[in-house]
Amino acid sequence: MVVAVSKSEALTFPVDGQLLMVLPRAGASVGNPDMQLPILRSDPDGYYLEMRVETDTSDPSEIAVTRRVPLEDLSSEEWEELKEQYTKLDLKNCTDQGISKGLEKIQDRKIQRLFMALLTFLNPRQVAIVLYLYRQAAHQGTGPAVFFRSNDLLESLGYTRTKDGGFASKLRSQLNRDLVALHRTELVFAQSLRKGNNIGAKVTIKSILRIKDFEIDNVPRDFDLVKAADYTYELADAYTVSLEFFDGPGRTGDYVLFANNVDMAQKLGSNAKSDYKTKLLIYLASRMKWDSLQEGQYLVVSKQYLFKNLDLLGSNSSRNNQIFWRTVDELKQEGYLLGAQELPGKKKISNIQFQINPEKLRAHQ
DNA sequence: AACGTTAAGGATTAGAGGTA
DNA sequence: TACCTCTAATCCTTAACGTT
Repeated sequence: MVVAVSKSEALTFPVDGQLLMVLPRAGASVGNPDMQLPILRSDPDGYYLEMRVETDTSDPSEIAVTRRVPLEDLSSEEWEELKEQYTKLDLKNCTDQGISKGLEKIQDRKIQRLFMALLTFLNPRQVAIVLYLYRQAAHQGTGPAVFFRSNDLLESLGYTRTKDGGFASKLRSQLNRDLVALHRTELVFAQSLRKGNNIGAKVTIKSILRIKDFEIDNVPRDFDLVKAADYTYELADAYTVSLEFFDGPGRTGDYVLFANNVDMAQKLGSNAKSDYKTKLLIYLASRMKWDSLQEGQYLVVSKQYLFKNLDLLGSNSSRNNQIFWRTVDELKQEGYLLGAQELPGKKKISNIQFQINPEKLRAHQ
């Protein structure tokens, strides 16, 4: 057996450190107690639909992040219409009966999709897409620019092909909506992420990615990226995107290495939000940028923050525990974790100590 | 209080079929 | 051929209930 020293390097790909630091907060769900109501805002710059995740001051990693969609080229009639439809958004129904129930009174497809995109932003399926793009970036070696074919991405997400070799229009449509959401949703946060920096000194506004170009195979169709996301079920056959958060070896070195064989497959019949494995993996990677590992491999995180970031917010603690430890087992089986145990804490505040496998997940800087 | 069972319903996907 | 709709199947969560 030939074992090169750099073997593990070749089996991993880097994901930007700053992105990972904000990712769990930027993707907080509607059930998260820090999540504020979505608001419509009219600024001198223009119109925005936005949602703010308020800071939780008891831990430095629980930063405030606003996600917002700039609404371009709105006429004043369209603005009034949007405000009218906004009053029909039933957020309580969203949390109690599901997001589609809370949105069912909104008739206009574009406005319904707009709210849906905001409320479910950065769910585990979109996170899987982001991981795929960073892996492609490492593979292609062309910096932040990534080219990919839509069907290759759908294949990696684990969807099955139809008889004629394509993918169902619903899946194709969902992918274009996800890509456009990652493109046009801006993240706004204070850039006090690096330890030791001035607090709140600088505000960063960035999208996760920007779509630079797309391709249509064979017969040129009349494809409009935004119209497809807002109204139809279309998807371009290939895209070129630019990753707006991008760092890696050869740059400043602020990144986390993920195993190339990271599982991005979506499970049949499973709701994207119940993909706890992806949520825990990303949260651990995020905490590896916030905290440094003890003895090079141990990470200690309070159970309270783990549960909040996994969206285990129900009152049934027995069930929450069951799901948490089941998820830990899944990450153990895939080799990301070498171990995990509950540390007895003071006054019911318990911590979980994770032993991270550096072959599969490793932070730099 | 912790745990298992059950039923109802939401979210998602597979597959078939319709339309232009 | 690409786009779109509909239905059935699948998996998950919640809530109610009973047992330990």
